[in-house]
Amino acid sequence: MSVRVRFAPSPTGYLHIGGARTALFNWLYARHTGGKFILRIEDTDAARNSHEAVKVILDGLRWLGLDWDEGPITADATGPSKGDCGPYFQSARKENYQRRVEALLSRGLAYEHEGAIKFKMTREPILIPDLVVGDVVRPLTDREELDPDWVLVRSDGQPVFHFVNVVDDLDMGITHVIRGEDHLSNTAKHIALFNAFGVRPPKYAHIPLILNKDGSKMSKRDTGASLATYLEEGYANEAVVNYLCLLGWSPKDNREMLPVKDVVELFDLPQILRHNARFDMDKLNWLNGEYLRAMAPDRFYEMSVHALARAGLNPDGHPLPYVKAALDTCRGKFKLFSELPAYGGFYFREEITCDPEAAQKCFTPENKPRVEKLRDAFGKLATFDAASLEAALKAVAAELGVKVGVLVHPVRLACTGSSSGPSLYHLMEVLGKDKVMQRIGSVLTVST
RNA sequence: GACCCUAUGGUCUAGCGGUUAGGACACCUCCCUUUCACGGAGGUAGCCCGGGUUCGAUUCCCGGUAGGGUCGCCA
Repeated sequence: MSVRVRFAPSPTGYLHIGGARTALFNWLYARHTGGKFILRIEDTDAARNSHEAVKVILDGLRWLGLDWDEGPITADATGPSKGDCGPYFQSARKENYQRRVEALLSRGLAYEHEGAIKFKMTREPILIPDLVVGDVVRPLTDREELDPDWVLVRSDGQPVFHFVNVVDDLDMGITHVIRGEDHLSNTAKHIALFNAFGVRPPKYAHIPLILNKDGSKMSKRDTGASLATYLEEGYANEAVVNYLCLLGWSPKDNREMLPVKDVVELFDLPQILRHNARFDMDKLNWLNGEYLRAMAPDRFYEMSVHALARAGLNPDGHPLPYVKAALDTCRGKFKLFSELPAYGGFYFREEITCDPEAAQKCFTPENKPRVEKLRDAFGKLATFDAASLEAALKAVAAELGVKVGVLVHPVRLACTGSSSGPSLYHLMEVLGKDKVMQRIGSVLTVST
């Protein structure tokens, strides 16, 4: 039987990083086995159902590159979809639930209670065979002993999650349920329901959860919990995917950076780790830096420009060759695009504000004449390129009998406003003679 | 309270009945260097605890502890 897996998020308005990984693992398994990856929107709760909230999910999955074989095409619950098992919004599947309730009712497996419909739950412990965790026996808890039956349909007519989830998986022919371990205990309910419908339950694979760095549960408000953060802050999507793959799964060959197509090839359920993983932003950032370094130039420019614009700078107001040359000097020097405005923003600003502390160290009465001398030397340069600038600076340093750093630091600060940045000689070449002379000049006139 | 899952450096992990317990991030030192980053060399740091089984347990079993999860007319 061909594999059919699904990702069934509830449109809450954001896509949790853990949910994103669940989607990824489902997708990886589908692609590994040649099966189908289905997207189903669990919008039973009307309060959580909004076009915008669904869009967040679709955008997130698309950004990660997790294409679905069946499911909605747009965020509109009544809009078009692909696949033969639709609708793919629970809000549009009411008849199915109704039909299933009646089937249980007519066979005495469910009953009405105070206006709600409850399921006659098995009293016996239930065996949950799990591809990740192994066989799990789940007896009733003490509270459940008091009343093992549970609500299928609320008194207001709304079916509950555990019920619709099972009915949809059944109607959609889902073969493997890959989901967060938080559902492991509840799986007993689901298996009992499948049994009541007289069908074999799907295979289960409960994957460990993603925790905060401190080991606490990662919830909505925690840093990095929302996938949208990475999208907005200009992470490379393949870095995020790569990092997520490494959380609870390993290629076992010490590779850290590996393309998703390799993961598709190697991925399988039994090798998923059984313990929760903590989210390590440092490692994600490192990986992002690696991908950023390997990124095709045009994409690098595009993402850089986006990051600069987001920080209020206007790179598009400069000639394209200038922008590209400027960005080339920044390439490989930072891990996150969000660092770029601080790193290379001086290329696109008219006014440079120097760090006061650094300025005090650099623009001393002793240094000023030296910098002035250097400026004069720069002024006489016929060609204002990195090699000439370097030669000129070194010549002046030699003449003054000082180390190059004595000149480099003040000039860097004057040109960029910062004590760290791209290669000084290259940066000055890109900036051009006018701006360099002007920026050096302006720090010389300011008293310190 | 009951039940379920889990346990290798700070973090992600590889591994195994006998290994100098491997890699990566982070951190520290040094080198390279105009700064930063990269790169190179080195370093600190780990098998949760207690019982078994065994000639021998990090590895297998049991217990404890700790962390996580579930027990809703939330999803």
